[in-house]
Amino acid sequence: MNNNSPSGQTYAEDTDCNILHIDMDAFFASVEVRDRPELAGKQVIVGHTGGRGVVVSATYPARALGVHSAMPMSRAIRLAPHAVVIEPSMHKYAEVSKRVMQIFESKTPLVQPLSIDEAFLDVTGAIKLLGSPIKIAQEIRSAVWEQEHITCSVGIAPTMFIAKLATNQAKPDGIFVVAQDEVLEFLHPLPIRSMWGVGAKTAEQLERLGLTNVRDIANTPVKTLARVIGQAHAQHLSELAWGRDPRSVSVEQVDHSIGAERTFDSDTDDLAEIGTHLMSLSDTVARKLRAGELAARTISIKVRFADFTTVTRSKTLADPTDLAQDIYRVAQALLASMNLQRIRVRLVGVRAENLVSGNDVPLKLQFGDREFGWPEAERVLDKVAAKFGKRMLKQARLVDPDPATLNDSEPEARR
DNA sequence: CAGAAACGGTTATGCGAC
DNA sequence: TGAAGTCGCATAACCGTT
Repeated sequence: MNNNSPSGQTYAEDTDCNILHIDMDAFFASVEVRDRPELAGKQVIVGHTGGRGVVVSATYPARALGVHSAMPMSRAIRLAPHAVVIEPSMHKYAEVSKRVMQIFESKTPLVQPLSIDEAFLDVTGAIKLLGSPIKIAQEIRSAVWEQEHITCSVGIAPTMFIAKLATNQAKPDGIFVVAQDEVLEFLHPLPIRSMWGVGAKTAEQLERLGLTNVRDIANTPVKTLARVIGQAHAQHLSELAWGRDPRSVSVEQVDHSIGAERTFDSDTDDLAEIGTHLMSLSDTVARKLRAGELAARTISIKVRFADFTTVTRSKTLADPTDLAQDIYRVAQALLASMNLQRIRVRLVGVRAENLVSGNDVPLKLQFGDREFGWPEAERVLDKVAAKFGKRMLKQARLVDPDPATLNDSEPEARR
């Protein structure tokens, strides 16, 4: 399937396979192992310990014991009692990610990051200059290894969806090519769960129709699919099942929402405590908005109860805002509108939606406003935070009055 | 003028991905 | 049997306007 001719000249089908999907292998765990070489080959689990966290990443030796991402840490540790457990350092992973993406961009400008550890590349235009997609992929893998000492895998195919699936076959530390004329024989035997957009719920619906693999979806009329999963979803899945993928690699990435949420160490029904979290989350969201020069017209909150049911409430404002004050006010009002009474809550979140470019935000100075109000105050705070670290600055309400807890000097230590 | 229908915005919910 | 944190997309109900 994936050969170069001995001369280095590429087979014809290469020209049909110009989409690369690149995925770091066990990304967070690999970065940690890189930084602590004595862990090489060991079971390593990255995730929040201390109660209610989940596995964020695990090395292959840990996975061999059944550990996988999103698994409760408690269970993971039971499965792998000898594993080394490491707290995530998102900042570090983001740095590594940025450098890896730069490697991609040194090959082609058509890079579409999909998450912190994967990206699609369209190398159509780069082939003349750099050689076949396989060659480009190998060079990227070499560069990532040499610069960052982590491995990645590459799927190469005619479309994004197939390239993404191909990466699964490539893992770990490999390349897998699916040529145009191999797409259906590659795709059709796969289980329906491997399709984009088919999770637990959709899979259950499809199984009720007796469908188990992608071929079954392809051979089912769209109308039949639509009855159980809706028209749009059905149409989309049917196309994908025939290897047709209308999407193309697009560089521009616009945020549609920005949020922050928090699971409590233990469930609470204390509205004041929940309110304090809302304020802290509002502040986080406002900072992110301003960092991206964005403002939001819609604020939503999310509340997850002890039994794991989740509700959201949202409100759209007359004017977009990027201020914690505004966000918090709305969030608090939304919370109040839910009339929670002695209901155990395990998580709250604040989210900014309907984002507009910060330049479009109308300046709202009304009669009686002082020249310098909250907007200026928060922007000054941004600058101070940039200089001294954001843990140095909080709303007065968020300052813990107990001096014994003021000693955590490391900015990122506690989360 | 009453009512139908189309329409766009809002809100809530659900699902899915990493 | 314990379930994070962030995000995008789809749908449906409802609402006010046209």
